[in-house]
Amino acid sequence: MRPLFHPAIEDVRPEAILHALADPHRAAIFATIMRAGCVEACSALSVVGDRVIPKSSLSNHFKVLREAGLIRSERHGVEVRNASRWTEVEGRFPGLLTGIINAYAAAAGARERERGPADPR
Amino acid sequence: MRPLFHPAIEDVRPEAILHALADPHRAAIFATIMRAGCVEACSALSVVGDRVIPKSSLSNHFKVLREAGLIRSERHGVEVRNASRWTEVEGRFPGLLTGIINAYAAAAGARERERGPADPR
DNA sequence: TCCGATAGTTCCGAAGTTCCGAACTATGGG
DNA sequence: CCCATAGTTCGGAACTTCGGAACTATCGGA
Repeated sequence: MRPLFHPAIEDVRPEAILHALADPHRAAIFATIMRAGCVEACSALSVVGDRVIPKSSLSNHFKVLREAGLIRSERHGVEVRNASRWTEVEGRFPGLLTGIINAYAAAAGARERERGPADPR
Repeated sequence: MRPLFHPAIEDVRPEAILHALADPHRAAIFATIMRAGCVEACSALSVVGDRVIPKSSLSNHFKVLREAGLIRSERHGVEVRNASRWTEVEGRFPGLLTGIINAYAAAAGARERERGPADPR
């Protein structure tokens, strides 16, 4: 299998990043990769929120994130490990990812607050 | 014609904003509305970059921006005036719009620099 | 070496979205 | 009342996304 394609940081385009993160599933996946010490196998993420994502869709989500320049994926034996390219992207587009991740967090917080603070999600 | 629909600021979802601004045309339109003292008629924007956008597409772009909560449009006689909802959105999702607009500006700057600094675009 | 299990990728059809020309609607002026 | 202007809606072609089934790569064990 050929090595997975990753754009150089100077070829990363804002519209690709916004498009990648405009999907809440992908945004959740990306947030998880970041939080999880920056390495995460694909299969560990097959449940996002309360929804099971089929393998083929997941694979595609990772491809979109990868080609947008947001993550770096490499094969380790039978599994693929994903690291976020946060610092690179932050260096090129300061404040972009922070703003996006915070926005999703704020929206999730607001949703939780209005449907009862005991919601375990 | 019924009044144009605008979401309340607390109903604005980050994915809608990202989706709206993931299109470089729409991002350019939004950036222009902001720079232009926050009011701009639709037709003033029929040329974005070096590309002429058909009326129907433009109308649709405005609708997407409006329903994402990014602009407020109101009829003034025969024309529609558009104001950016920057401060509202900034209050709800701090840093989001700034990060996005800066990212596009950075990308445009880089493109210009590499194809010759005399590029008038 | 061969086999089975595991982890992902590719393929492809159905469903959904976007684009844009043409027809339509609303408003103001003469 | 009619025309011009500014936008919206309609509809079909082109593109994108989703997800099941089939495929591929790698590891561990016999």
